[in-house]
Amino acid sequence: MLTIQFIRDNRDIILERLEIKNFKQPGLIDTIISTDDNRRSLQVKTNELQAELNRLSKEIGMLFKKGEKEKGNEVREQTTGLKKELESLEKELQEATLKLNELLVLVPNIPHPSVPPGKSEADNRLIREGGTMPDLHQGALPHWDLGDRYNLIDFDLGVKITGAGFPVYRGKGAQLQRALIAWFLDENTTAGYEEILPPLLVNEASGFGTGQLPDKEGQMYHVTGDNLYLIPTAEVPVTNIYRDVIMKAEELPVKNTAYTPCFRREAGSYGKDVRGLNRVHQFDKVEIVQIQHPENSYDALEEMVKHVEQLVIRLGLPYRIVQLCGGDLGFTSALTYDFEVYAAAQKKWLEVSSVSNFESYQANRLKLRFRETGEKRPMLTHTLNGSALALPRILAAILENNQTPEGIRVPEVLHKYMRSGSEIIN
RNA sequence: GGAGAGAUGCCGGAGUGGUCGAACGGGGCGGUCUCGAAAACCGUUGUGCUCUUCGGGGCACCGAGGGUUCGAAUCCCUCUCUCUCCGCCA
Repeated sequence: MLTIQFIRDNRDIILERLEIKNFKQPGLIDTIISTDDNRRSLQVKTNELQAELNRLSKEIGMLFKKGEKEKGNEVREQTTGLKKELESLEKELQEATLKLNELLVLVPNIPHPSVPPGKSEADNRLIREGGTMPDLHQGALPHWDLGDRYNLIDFDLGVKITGAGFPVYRGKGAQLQRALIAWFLDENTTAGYEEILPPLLVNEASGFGTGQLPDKEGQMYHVTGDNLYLIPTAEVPVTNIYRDVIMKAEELPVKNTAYTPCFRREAGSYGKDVRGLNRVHQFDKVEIVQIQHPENSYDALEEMVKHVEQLVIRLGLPYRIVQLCGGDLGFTSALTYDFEVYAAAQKKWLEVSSVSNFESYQANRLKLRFRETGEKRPMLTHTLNGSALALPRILAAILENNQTPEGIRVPEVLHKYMRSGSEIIN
């Protein structure tokens, strides 16, 4: 969330910038400011009263120590009225603070100046594209049929043991999956990211820290018995490592990568795009996360984009990078680049990575700060993350694009992770 | 799952009703000494909110939330977590 100080200092700019995100609620911003005004005046009154009460209490202590009981009791009587007053003030203050926080989380992050206006993905800006479109043979199949034919992915079995959207990978399909994970992790590590293997279940505080709670609660699987949530992305446990942390400036940047399965309920998203691996409830993803000095976060974003681009290129997939327009940009993001790869049999662009700079929006929620050497006050860091990469759609594109009448060619970079003889799936 | 112990600052650890934001030790930072370093010595060392004449002042925070009290790190209640032993278990 944005800091209250920032909102107070930049009311007009924020309103103007948020229009890009199609967010037009001047009323909300003004309510926030007046709520804060109220909170502040209550704070002052409460503090004054507390100071007075503290003073009297000390006096009572002294008087009793000196043996002046009567005088002590006299002063004690003065406190009763003050206490009552203080009690109601404290309650008001608490309510105002609570209300302020509820309102603050309703304000989205302000978009970067480069974000194009727009309502939907149709207005996203194409940054660049690469790779070559495959020329498929007659009778080429979409990946769900290929998965079936070569016994790689069994969707029906997943329905049997869990439900729709929980595919079972088997044989060379499972191997390919494992190869992709290993290769992504190795590449990310080579690029300087520390590998993390985090828990797949997180508590409420972590859900709140990265913004899934309270607003996107319905998107996560909730383990009610222990009040834990299955992670929708590794971003949640990994970023929460740094919740309530104050780092030294020289410890920045932090670069982490993590493979995890991801669990998403995807409530309400049924339709034509959900076929096969295009949208599932459980999938594997390798994530990259950076915690950066504010001055360097946009350089880091570019670096992350280049890194992800290399992965896609080396897998030999046709791809394009788009910058999300205001309307498509996530609530917490300032700038997001999406990577899409082309799945040639179903003739569709599939989103496989989303690389974002959250600036200090997420850090403020997390209370993730750093201190410049010699500085007294800690400052919020910037946080960034991206997929590098999400597996199912990559797998779908590989299967579809690399199919030949003789079988499916496994990209060369994955060969060393496959059992020998598995370079071609037939 | 059963029994017990505990949760204090960057770390260790004291503190069981009043001047305790917190002894002492370690670490960090600054300084003296030194060609430099070590040692020794001196100083300093949390976060948030808030007011400010920008010197500084006030308030809150000792796992979390309530309560008792003029006054709570300290007493009471609830919750969470950690550790030890037993049981179970990959």
